[in-house]
Amino acid sequence: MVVGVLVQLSSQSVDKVFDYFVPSHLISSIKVGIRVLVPFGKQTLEGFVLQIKEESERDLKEIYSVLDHDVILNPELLLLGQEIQRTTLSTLISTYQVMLPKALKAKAGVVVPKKYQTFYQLQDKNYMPTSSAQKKILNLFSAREFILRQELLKISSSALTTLIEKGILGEIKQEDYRMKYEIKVDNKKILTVSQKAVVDAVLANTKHIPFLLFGVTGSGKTEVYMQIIEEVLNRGKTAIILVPEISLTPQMVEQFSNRFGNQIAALHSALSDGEKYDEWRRIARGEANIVIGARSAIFAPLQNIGVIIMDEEHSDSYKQGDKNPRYHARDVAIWRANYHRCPVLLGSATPSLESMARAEKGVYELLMLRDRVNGKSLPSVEIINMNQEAKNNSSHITKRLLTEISYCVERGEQAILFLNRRGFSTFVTCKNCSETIKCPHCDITLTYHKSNRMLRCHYCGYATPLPNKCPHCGEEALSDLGVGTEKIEEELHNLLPDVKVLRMDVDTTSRKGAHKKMIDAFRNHEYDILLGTQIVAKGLDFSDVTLVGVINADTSLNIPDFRSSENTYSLLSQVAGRSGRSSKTGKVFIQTFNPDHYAIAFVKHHDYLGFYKQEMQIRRRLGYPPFYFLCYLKISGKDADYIFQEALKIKRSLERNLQHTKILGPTSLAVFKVNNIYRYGIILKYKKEDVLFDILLKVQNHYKNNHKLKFDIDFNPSHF
DNA sequence: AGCACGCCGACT
DNA sequence: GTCGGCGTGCTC
Repeated sequence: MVVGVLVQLSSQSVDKVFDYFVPSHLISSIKVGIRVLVPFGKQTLEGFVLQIKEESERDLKEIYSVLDHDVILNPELLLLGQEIQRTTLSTLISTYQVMLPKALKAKAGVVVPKKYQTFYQLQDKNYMPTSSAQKKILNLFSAREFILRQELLKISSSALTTLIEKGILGEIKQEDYRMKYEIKVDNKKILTVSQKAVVDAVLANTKHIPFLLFGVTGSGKTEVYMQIIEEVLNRGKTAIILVPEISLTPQMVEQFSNRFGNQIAALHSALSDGEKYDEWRRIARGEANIVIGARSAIFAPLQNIGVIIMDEEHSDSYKQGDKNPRYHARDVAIWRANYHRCPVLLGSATPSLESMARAEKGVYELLMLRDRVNGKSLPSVEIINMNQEAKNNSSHITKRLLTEISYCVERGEQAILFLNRRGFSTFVTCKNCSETIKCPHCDITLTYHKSNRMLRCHYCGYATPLPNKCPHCGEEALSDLGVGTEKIEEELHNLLPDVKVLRMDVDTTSRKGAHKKMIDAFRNHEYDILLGTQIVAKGLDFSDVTLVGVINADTSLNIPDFRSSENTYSLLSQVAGRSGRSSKTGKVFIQTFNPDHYAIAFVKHHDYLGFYKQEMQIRRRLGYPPFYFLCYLKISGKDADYIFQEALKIKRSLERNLQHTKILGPTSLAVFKVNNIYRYGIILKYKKEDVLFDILLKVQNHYKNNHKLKFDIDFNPSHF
């Protein structure tokens, strides 16, 4: 017997199938999709069995051993890996590695020792107990098949020993999955008419195309998800639900756990490698029917999937951009749904422009939830113009916002204050007119490079020295922006000494369980104000919060990225949605230096569609997605001159071979030098370019054995 | 990724 | 004359 093995080395040059003989004593253990240990040159490597053949003409080495009893990569995942390789031009091995928990990857070190627990199972159902203790023990088995040893010991250890010796009870060593999801009292909610319509449409899935659920904040999307999943389980199928960052949405996991208990498997980043592996095993064995997790949970080895749900579908965390394979979980979701012939539901209060455009074209089916479940209208939004305020007030909190906060607290209600940290002080603003300096070619905010006091465009490479005065108004005070939560907390303390502020950010929530504790404390009114960054923007649901204040709406607007308006609109809408979620009406205050910017103005009226239309016009005019595709090429290495010369060669070669593509760059990255590695980027813009993949494959192939240069390809990058 | 092989410069 | 730099190519 001969097997084709893909070795676990993430290098372009060995990303192919190598053949090995299987020694006769291992033949019975070989299956496609398991891992084996093989000799490879002088090294010993782990690899995946991809093929089984009868024989080979070549003289082959033998595999050393078989590492798995059960299949690790099932036929679906094997096929999916090939698809991802084809569409992202990454190595095949990287696609398989991204699907698996770390504990199954080579070089993860020793596989985490696992805890076992001993269970017993009734072997002889006709046995008549000879003592009352035995009877008690056997009675337990009428309700359940497996009983934990400790439980039986409590009744009588001697009776247990007798039953085991007689062969009445059989021992089962079972992996201890730390049964931590308990079904709690869960009040399943009655759906509104529009929620019911969404559930029915998804379950019917008549058109077999992805659904885009556009539902305002507070419209009860989670309940819709849960009832769809409930019905999918009734039909004997399984479900995946993806959330952007599971640590930011602990309430979602809690709700699922309360309703579905041990049927769920949660894959969070807070789990240890061993715990992640446990969860993965439960899924693979069919012991969990619902998988909830972030991006990579889309690869959960579930069988018979009945629905795939992607919450907050606009989130850029669904795109892996930093390493191969640079895949988008949305594409994988659609592929898997197609494979299982099941519906995909993409949900958001602020859908990505790409998705809404697809819905408009009929590529996705649009479903809407226009109203909040509490029957209240969305909170009123007031824009506070910081330009007028800043002159006579050095504080970061305007008088207007301060007054409203104190009213709110006096009424015994609570407030959330949001500090926007995205794009922290990499751009330059005028203190007088608050304009940022933009690239004359790209309409993108220039990035400030402290080292040489230059302003540089990420996209086209345009560079200019930092001007002495503002090009718009002539003012000489140009500054970078930036405040931290500590500073705001201090200001609040000085201005409102009696008000209790809970600061929540990466520093204060890093300890395990700290996050949940803080949320509980705030819910119990131990604090009046919750102050934080991204972490307070999403998913939180507090019934007594009636005020949301955004300290600085502008920072995310000034990020040098064509998506900065979209991200800002989305972020502000999300934050605003934290207010007035129960019976009390909510208010939102947004402090900004750009009160007239459309991304902010449309938030005021909760007008997503208005924002969408305007942003689409801009994207069309500037040639950005969804009108054009982008592809980002990264060329990196230690020798800056060499890297740049090669980057130029690549550009020229692309220019010769691509007829319908705009090529920008090469330009040095914002962080040009990292660990002494220099990096250049080339951006491709195209609508249709049939030869693109072939040409890029040729470039990739040309450099695959080059140890001085790394060539990375990122299709549809989420940012540069 | 490692490792060997091979071709050049600069030393006990 | 050898030692060692790293560029190139291979691993079933």
